[in-house]
Amino acid sequence: MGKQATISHLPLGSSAQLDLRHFRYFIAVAEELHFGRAARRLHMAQPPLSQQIKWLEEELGVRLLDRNTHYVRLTEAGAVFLKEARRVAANAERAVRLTRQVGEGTAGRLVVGFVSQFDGGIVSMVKSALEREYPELELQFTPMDTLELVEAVRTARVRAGICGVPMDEEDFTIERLARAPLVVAMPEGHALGEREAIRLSDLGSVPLVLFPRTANPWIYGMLRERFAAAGVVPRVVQESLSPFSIEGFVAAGTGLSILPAWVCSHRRGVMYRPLKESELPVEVALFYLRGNDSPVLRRLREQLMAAISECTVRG
Amino acid sequence: MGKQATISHLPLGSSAQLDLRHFRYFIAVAEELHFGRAARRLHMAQPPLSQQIKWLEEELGVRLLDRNTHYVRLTEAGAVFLKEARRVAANAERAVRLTRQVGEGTAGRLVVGFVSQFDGGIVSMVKSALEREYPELELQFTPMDTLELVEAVRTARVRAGICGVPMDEEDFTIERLARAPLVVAMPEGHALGEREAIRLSDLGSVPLVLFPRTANPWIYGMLRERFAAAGVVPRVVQESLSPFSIEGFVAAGTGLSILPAWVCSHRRGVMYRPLKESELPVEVALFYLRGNDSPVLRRLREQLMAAISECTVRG
DNA sequence: TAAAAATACTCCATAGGTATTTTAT
DNA sequence: ATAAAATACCTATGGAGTATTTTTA
Repeated sequence: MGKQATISHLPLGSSAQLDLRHFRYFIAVAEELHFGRAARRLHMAQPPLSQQIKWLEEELGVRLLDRNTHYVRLTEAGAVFLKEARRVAANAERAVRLTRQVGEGTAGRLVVGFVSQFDGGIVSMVKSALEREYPELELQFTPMDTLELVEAVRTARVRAGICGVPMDEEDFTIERLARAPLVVAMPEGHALGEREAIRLSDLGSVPLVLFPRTANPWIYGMLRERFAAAGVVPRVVQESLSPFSIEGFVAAGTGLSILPAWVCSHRRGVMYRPLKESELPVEVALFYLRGNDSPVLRRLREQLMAAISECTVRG
Repeated sequence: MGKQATISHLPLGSSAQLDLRHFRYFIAVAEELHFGRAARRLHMAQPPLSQQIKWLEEELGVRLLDRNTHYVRLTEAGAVFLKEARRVAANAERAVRLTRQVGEGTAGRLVVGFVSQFDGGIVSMVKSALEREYPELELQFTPMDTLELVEAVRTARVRAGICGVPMDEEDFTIERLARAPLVVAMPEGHALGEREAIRLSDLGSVPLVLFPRTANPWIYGMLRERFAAAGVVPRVVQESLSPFSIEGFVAAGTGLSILPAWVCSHRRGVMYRPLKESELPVEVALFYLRGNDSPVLRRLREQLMAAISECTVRG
């Protein structure tokens, strides 16, 4: 009953194993219907080919080829085996191709969350560009709001998220995609338009239309801190989650707003001035659970950055 | 430029080829997530398994397993390769199984012609019995009349045919399935019913209801010859292709008939007496082009004979 | 430090080579 | 008679073995 220390050369029944080689060889012979030509096509000599086919027939217990010196024909079983062998060979190739593609991020499925309010169309652009170039790639972008997104990434409901940082999360990998200056939006003809750039301290008594805390708590918090540092209590008269809606309020004279440059629509009736506090970074990032990196993610990140720089150049 | 006389040892780039072995090994490791256990499951030592996996990863150019001494995990590419590898392995097994089954006649597709007028249900019985037992087997029985059937077998429109013999065809293989005596059908109470058996010479002046020549030219011809040999000119008053219809005429008193025993319905109003000329063989056979034999055909023949003897015993 | 994967090396089974024989039209 | 598959025999690649080292949680 003692456990055998080593395995050591057990004499197996039929020794050799069926291998892809046998499928490849059989396909060649069945297609050429000539051992010599098939051997040439396989870059090998005829005798070992004959032997392998013979071995295959013995292994299957079925004659696959009806042959003599003057013809080679498929038997019924041979025809079936040819069909199946082609399937096996094709599947094997597909396995290799797909796996390599996943390795270089051009195949696979990826679910990413994004905050659709702040997306100006880049997400759809990236999705269609990638899926057009790599048909084996499937991207799913799920719209969510910022806090929901962070939770979804943490619980792996989505593999990654795209939203504004700074983010104070411990176990996320955060890959910065773009940095945008904050600008002050004001109705055309507003007095502050005279200045080249605006300071937070200039906004002390001005009515403001801002994103609510939930839109992005970190940016919200950072802005509040900077207001406090400038010795100003901001007067928020209206909140809205939608940049477009906010610009509506600005144009209507409800108040001024502070927006990341990339969401500005440049609509009539609104003008923009840079915010002097240029050290206020508002960045967009791709983030995911530490260790959850993958070639597909890297491919997505590249494409996102390319698309963003494209927009920046054109815009 | 001269053609190389021998192939001889060209040093290939990456020497070894991808083989089913690699798929099998990877599946084992991916399922166990432990090289040692996987090796045990594969009845081999751990080091060569590690080597083969390493070779596979190098061949694919992708890391499939994220591993160290304390864990083994699938990478994204590894998960994809596992799925594909399982498909390949399953297809390979299926190829072997299906081919073996074709070899023993329990898989494949077979188109057979039969003369439905003379089929008492045996064909459907055999079809359903075989297809129930062997799900990979597909039988198609095509109804045709006798001459059409012979032509269809000759031109390979169908692989085989079932009909009555003798048949004077040169290049058919003809496998007798059953022999049935000819019986004389007469209306109940007919004078000839007094006799134990009927001679053709008894039928000289009797009105007859017979199959037309087209139903089966060989049996028709043989019967004519025997009538002639008996010095009788048969008086055919009605012809019909359907045994059931013929028995209708017999019951109605139109005439007597000569039928193979197996098509007798034993309906009320008709009685049967054996034909004395017992050396008149009417046989049913399976026939096909010489050389077109196959395990499936043999399986069909066995099943047909079993079904026929079953019917004979019960009837 | 202990368990597991990786490395180092050895060996023989077998795929594949060449030369030759058999076979079927 | 000839072309092609089968057989005989040989070689050497590489898959799989054992022993050992490296690694990391």
